[in-house]
Amino acid sequence: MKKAATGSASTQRAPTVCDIAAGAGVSRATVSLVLRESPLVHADTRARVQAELKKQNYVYNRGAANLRRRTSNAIALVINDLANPFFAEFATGVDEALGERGYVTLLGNTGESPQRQQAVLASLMEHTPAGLILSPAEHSDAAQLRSVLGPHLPVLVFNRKIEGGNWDFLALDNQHGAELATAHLIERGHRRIAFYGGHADSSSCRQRRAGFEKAMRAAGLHARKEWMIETKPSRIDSAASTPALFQGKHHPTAAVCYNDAVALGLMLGLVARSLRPGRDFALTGFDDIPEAALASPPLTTIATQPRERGRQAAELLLAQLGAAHTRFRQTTASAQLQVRASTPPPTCT
Amino acid sequence: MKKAATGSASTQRAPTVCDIAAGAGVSRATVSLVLRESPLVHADTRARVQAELKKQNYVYNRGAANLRRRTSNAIALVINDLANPFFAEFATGVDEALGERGYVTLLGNTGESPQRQQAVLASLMEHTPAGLILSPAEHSDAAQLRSVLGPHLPVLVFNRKIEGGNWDFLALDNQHGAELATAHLIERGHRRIAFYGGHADSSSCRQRRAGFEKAMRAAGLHARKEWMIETKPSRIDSAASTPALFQGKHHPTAAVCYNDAVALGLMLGLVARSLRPGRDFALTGFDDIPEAALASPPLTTIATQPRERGRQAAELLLAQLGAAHTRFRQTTASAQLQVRASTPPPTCT
DNA sequence: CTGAAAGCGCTTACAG
DNA sequence: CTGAAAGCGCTTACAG
Repeated sequence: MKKAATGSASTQRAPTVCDIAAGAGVSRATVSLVLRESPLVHADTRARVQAELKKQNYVYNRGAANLRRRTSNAIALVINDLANPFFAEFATGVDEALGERGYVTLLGNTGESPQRQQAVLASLMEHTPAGLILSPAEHSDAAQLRSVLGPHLPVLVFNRKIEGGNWDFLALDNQHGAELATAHLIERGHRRIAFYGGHADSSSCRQRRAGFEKAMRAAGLHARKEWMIETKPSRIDSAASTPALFQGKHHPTAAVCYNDAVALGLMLGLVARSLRPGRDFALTGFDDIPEAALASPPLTTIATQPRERGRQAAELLLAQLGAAHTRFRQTTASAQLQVRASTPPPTCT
Repeated sequence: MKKAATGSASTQRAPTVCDIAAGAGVSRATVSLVLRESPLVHADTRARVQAELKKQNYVYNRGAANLRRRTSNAIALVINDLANPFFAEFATGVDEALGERGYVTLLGNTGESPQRQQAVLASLMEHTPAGLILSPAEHSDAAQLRSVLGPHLPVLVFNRKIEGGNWDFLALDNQHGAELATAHLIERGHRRIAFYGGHADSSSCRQRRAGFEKAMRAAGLHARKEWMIETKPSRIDSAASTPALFQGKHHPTAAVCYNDAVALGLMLGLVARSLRPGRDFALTGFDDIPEAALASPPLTTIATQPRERGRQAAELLLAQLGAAHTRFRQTTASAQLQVRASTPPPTCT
């Protein structure tokens, strides 16, 4: 009695097309045709096979099928910071859209480390994904990526452009978003507007600054150097840096903030100076994180709809898969952004 | 010229063990042994093969290997609400720990829909995962789950017990956490303490209430019925429900809140009544979401460390895999919780 | 230490 | 409409 009784075969290992074929009295090929819903099989035969599938509780081995067919229904999704709610929403959207189209998501998280990114990608590549959606770690290197991804894998890069990479790319239209935010403040009568927060060497910050400057110019206003203020993109550093807005002789009356975290931090900093956000000093955010709507007063911000971006990324990648052999050009898509104004809109001084 | 030139074979399809064997002048078996780092291969041969692997840019097809070996290094991770930062952190921890151990994560998100959960699991099962980490959707049905998962798959259920399921289970020790929070308030001199927020019919709320009552009893205090207040577990509903705490003749001086969202909502509700949170009325949260530390005053809360929980879940599942044939009993693990007191601690009235 | 052969679970021409 | 046979890329006894 050293070994467990072999018992009925079904408890030992999963049934295969062979078992089904035997049970239904047909060949393996016929079972395969039934599984793939081929119209070539006689209705009676099909019914018999399907009954047998149910009876034996068959589960399709898609890996084996993919191997034989030289296809794959897995898409690798590699994220620089999954714990960040923005990317968590993005991943949710990707997985949702892929699932609807019959794909399965292979997840990897890099925590902003290019080395981990290489390792994660190498591991995922062994599973022959049909494509990759990559939200790259900072300082990703195009050559290294190409060496691990090979020249043929359909790739969609999200959010951060990779220098020297010529993969399809989806990004928030940072510049346009900042233009919208700036125009929103100008419409409300502000003339002395600062751009507040973020690291000027990050590409997203540069783009948002450019949008800000463009909207200012378009309104015949001047974007003053001393009102372009850098902070870490965090609530805490933003709050602490608030005095930088009020140093000179003239003060701005409003600020376009780099993102919501910065804007919420600035609100704290304003309160600490006994300024009422939205009344004594107007500001806008960027991202539309859930807390933006819950702040008091609610924060006017640029809605990026990360879940929709995820769906969009999935669609773009799948389109690329479909067009694999006819495609020669790189695509750059930009996401729809819109002002989500708090209700009532902040009153200006 | 209808077809692209066939060119060098390497641009057409990925090299296989065959190609490497041919290139290195050995058999496929030898290549396989080199890949699996067998000591049986002569050092010279190994070097030759490895050079060839590099030269042809070989990438291992783990799917094929898994098929032949009847193994799998994929773990399915199915989450009820990935967009929720708590679960995003959890997923991050799972993926991190699995990656370290050479596993790959197959992701699925159910959005709290049991139907989607069935569909997602069925799809993932076709990829023959070695195991499953499941944070179940509400109202998951054990029988349905068993039918899609089969009787043999190693499973770890996280967070919500499934009635009638006898899978391994990891949960926050809700009761203990609430005890800690309650004891914290009692230590600071409070006697009239409410339990505020959450739905009394959710198991986590029941458990937290039980912990609250236990700690009250242990201190010889009475948990009053009218101070067990239900709200939706959201900031907004919590804020709106604040008056319920101040209806009777006697008012509580403190509240153990169901979670951080509820606590932050209550803080807003208190401010609206001109009560200073932490000074005029003390409260605790549960979860330790990032905003807890940023509230003013910072919220004292119970740290659940979701990323650590993710790592723990991965470890528990992998242990189950290792012990697959010797295991007969169900495991229930509970996560470490601790009070993260705000500094300085809230002053009591 | 290496090679020839069989097989994991599936699919796909190719005959019939 | 169905069956026999080959093969996807890998591994593993089994000989030598």
